[in-house]
Amino acid sequence: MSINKDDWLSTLQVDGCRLTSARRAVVEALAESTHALTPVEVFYAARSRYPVLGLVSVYRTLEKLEELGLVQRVHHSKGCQAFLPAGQGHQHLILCSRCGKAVLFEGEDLAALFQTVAHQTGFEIKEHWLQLYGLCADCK
Amino acid sequence: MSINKDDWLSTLQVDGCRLTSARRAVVEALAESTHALTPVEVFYAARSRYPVLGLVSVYRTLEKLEELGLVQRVHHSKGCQAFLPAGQGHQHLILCSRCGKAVLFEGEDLAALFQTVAHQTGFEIKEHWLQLYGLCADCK
DNA sequence: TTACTTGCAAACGTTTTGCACGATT
DNA sequence: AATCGTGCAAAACGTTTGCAAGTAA
Repeated sequence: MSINKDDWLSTLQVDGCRLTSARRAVVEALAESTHALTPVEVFYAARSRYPVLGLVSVYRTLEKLEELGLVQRVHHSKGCQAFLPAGQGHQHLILCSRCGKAVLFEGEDLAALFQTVAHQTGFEIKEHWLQLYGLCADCK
Repeated sequence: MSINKDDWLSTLQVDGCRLTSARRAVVEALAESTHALTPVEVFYAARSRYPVLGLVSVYRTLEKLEELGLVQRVHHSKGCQAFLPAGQGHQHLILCSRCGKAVLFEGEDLAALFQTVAHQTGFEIKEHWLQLYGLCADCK
């Protein structure tokens, strides 16, 4: 379940990116986190490893990581600016409303639901997005 | 399925709000829309009815309408700033990726899924959020 | 050596706040 | 008449862009 930062770094490299201190710091901060982090939170976390880091590099690295499917956005009621390491394959998120801990779970087969909805609405369904909220084992 | 703007206005009134031209214009613009609208889009739509309207009133009215559960935020990959009339009871959204049309569908029973996930993750599930994307009947 | 990447500063778009005037009740 | 709500202007915020200097390959 844990993220291997070296995998991220080599994915970046394969994509033609150079491995810089700024990128390493951002990747490490994100890959270690069990909570969704906003750009500014990533900035502070990464800055403790690499104090010269600028916020702009955080934005640019996040953009690249999202493009490569290594991080995903987490949606909250008020905004969608937080990022989390993305899982492999089709996974969904469950978030603790109290401590913010995020856990991925395997994408269940929702095909039956989709078929019903497609029939009901006339839509051809392409994508779906499911997030659960609750209390984690430690918080309940 | 259509929204009755008078219901919205009386809900506002019951909540202690005054019925002003600004609020009427915002409510009408939103209640008529089949697409999710950003604050600025609401502003332009409502301004055609009430040209003196200020953008600030749109923000303040949206905030109140969201608080009263009359509108809901729509989440897209890049942000969550668009609003749509909220449905009654437990409903989910399906959005057309091409024209943006939004349709609500009845919340299916996802209890079985939740139980599996709860068991798997140790979470106590409180809320869930499901949005589908695809092509509507007209666009496909 | 070359091209990519960086941090800084400034620009930008969105959302919020302070305030005096105006409107609703 | 008493509040509540408004529009304006300005501030605050998060994010993006232009650029010269620095760094990885």
